[in-house]
Amino acid sequence: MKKIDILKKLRSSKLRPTKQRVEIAKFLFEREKTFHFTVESLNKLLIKKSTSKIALATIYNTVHAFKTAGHLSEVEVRGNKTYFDTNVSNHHHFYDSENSELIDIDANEIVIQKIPKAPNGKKIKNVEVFINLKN
Amino acid sequence: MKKIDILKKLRSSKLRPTKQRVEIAKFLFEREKTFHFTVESLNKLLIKKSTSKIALATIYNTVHAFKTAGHLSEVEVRGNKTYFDTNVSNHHHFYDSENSELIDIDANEIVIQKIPKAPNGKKIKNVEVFINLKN
DNA sequence: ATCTAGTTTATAATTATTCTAAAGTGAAAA
DNA sequence: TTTTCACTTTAGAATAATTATAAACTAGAT
Ligand SMILES: [Mn+2]
Ligand SMILES: [Mn+2]
Ligand SMILES: [Zn+2]
Ligand SMILES: [Zn+2]
Repeated sequence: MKKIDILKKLRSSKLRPTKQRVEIAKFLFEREKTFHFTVESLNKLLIKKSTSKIALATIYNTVHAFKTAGHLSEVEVRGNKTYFDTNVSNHHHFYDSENSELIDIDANEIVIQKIPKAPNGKKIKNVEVFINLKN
Repeated sequence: MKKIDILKKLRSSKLRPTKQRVEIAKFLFEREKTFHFTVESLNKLLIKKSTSKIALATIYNTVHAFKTAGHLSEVEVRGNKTYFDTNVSNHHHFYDSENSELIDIDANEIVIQKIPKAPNGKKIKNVEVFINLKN
């Protein structure tokens, strides 16, 4: 991901490209593979990686702005913390509870043959599949 | 569900059948349909229903003991609170985010045709499908 | 009836998250 | 350029869910 794209992501999230925000955005989006993280884990990684300290509140704010703008998705996994995902396409997950790890499953890797119709007056927004793993 | 079954559930959860625990257990298990709840919602309902006051800590303890014993399951839904489910069979859910409501989907209502194989050294424990609803 | 391990409860502690308000900063206007 | 000011960052406070603590209470065995 090029610098210009980082700036585009920030602008489309209604965020001015400040030093802290650019650092967070580069850390999140300048990578090949999907990145699943909690705010806590992201904070720890940024402390190691980055030279300047970034306040936790700034990380919360920035991550939420990216989520609202559609640049991050939220994944619901067991536990008390909120997980985010740099993969915002429609996809599914393996969940390895041994080490609290999410692994992406591409949408076309799962085919559902039969599905119930939505209840009275409701429509189906999307279907999420979780495959829980064991050793 | 008969009283004897309530006592059996308590005993199998390694819980002595105290007044409070019997009240919680009867409220949870003496019903026809699945009951999805948070500790907070359960507490409110018990305050209305029950004569004696039950401490929140007792509700947490009892619900967790039931979960550990397999009499309740935990359902992961968006949000910060933990949901429990009196349906402990393998099943799926509609999730209506408008009113934070879970609706059961029987396991045989969903047929998955294609599924990826578990990663390196892991096995599939179970598959959970969430169908998110909109209006 | 007495005893004792298990239980309840109020309250404190912890954890994740959000709020607040004061100090800082950058880009546009003068 | 200097000024200006809306936007930011940040430390710390506030809130919310959950868990821990420890003293008072009880079920069930003796
Ligand atoms: Mn969660
Ligand atoms: Mn949840
Ligand atoms: Zn993902
Ligand atoms: Zn259910």
